[in-house]
Amino acid sequence: MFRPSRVAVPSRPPAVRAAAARGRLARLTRSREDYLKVLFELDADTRAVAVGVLARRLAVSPPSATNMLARLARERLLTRAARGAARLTASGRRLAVEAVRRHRLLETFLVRVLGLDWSDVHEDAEVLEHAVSDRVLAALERVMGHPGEDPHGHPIPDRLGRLPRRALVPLAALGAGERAVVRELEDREPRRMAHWKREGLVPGSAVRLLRADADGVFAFEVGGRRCVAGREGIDGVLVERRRAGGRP
Amino acid sequence: MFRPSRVAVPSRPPAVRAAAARGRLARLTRSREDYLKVLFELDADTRAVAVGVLARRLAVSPPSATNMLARLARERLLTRAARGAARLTASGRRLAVEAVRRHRLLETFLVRVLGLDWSDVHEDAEVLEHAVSDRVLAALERVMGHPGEDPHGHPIPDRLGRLPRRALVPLAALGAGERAVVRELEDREPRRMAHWKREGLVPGSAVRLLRADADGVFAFEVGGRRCVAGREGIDGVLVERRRAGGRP
DNA sequence: CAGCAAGATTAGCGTAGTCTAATGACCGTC
DNA sequence: GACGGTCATTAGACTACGCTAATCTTGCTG
Repeated sequence: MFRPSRVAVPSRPPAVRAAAARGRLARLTRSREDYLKVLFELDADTRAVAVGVLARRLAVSPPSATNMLARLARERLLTRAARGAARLTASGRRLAVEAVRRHRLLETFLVRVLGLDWSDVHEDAEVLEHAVSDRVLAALERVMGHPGEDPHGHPIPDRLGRLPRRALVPLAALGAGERAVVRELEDREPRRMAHWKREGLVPGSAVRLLRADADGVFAFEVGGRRCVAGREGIDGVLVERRRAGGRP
Repeated sequence: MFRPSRVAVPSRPPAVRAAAARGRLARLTRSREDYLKVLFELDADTRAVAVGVLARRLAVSPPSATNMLARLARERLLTRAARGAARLTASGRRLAVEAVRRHRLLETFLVRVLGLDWSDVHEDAEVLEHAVSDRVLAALERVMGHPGEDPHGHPIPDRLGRLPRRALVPLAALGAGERAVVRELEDREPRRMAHWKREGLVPGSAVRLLRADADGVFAFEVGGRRCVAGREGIDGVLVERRRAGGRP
């Protein structure tokens, strides 16, 4: 016999439950937010993302990803395409952009206000982004003067989820001799970031690709200094192309 | 047959697991921290606290509290006394004080740096305290110049867990005509706090108890103004006694 | 000292999220 | 057109919490 007395009560910490009941912090669980955010970063709003790709990125087993994708699909935050691949719906994208916004504002805060190192704030922001309320986020944004970019050059979406579209390409996609300006750096690996920082590969600096070997070794010039790196080493550096020196 | 291949893996979000694996954020789960913190606030390091008291304070059912207390006892963070009452061990107290420290530093930050309202920061701090790493906490403390008290007058433990001992009494414990200075205000109820603020009942202000009825109605003077309140209304206001005007 | 009421615990579930092992589905290749 | 490998999913467990209902313990009170 079915007993409706045994009510389904979500198992969240009392403080969180209390806050949610009062209307504040009515947000997704942290795992859901993580999945959506990563999907957005993998452009799942424009093309379907495979289960395995998502699982690897989230450091989660494929069955876990399948499981969570099924839930998110049930909640209409994404749709499943061929081979289980996921594509964000409009509301999924909206929530994902909110998560990205929180993450980038927090990274900016950690660097600009708390003075933490540029190359090592991702992880702290990753945890904090699930804990800041809208009120705290608004206050953070206010004290920083509504920044438009995070410390790694990523644009920060506004409160309506609007995000400037930029025409950026990977550094490795430049042709030999081509000039460009560094705009965004992938921020998940502190060691690589610290390396980039030492080489002067930071948002705003001018680069010129000198040579691209077939075996994936790249030589380039940044701030007058010559650097060499493998494809792995510069993966995640996005640049804005510069017109080849002057008009013809 | 027992299969050791099926390892017990704690179910925490990947970001948290990753951080913990790297040595950072090697902290208790948020529920554990909440229990310890509340136990500390209820003086469970000096006297045993009953299960029901704890459960009510945490807004949790008695069985849930029993359950968690059993775990914490297994982990040597507390011991059980008669009738299931809990008493913190040295390591339990240490962790509790760390949690209190984080909470109070965050409240101070929310008020002093982010400019949020004094009477309504408890809840945000409650959530954030589980998300700040030691690194972020140290940075927060640094930018604020190592504050000694939170906005409600509670002393902030230092990094070694040291906490100044103060001889404070509840406002309601004063005798008629006795003078005192407000030192600490219980911060869990925003509405009551806002009320106190309007009445000028803030840390540092001078009070004088005028009359204490047997039925629990108190009349007192604060900053020259006369106020009347029930026992409930001033529960949680701790004051420091003042020598009765001049020497005899 | 018997009985009752309060308070603590046991028993049994529920949800969120994770995992491994085994199985199923697709796709390109020969 | 069968076949092998890659990828996804199902099956089954496990942890961390939370809850209700029922039971056990205790201490007080008449």
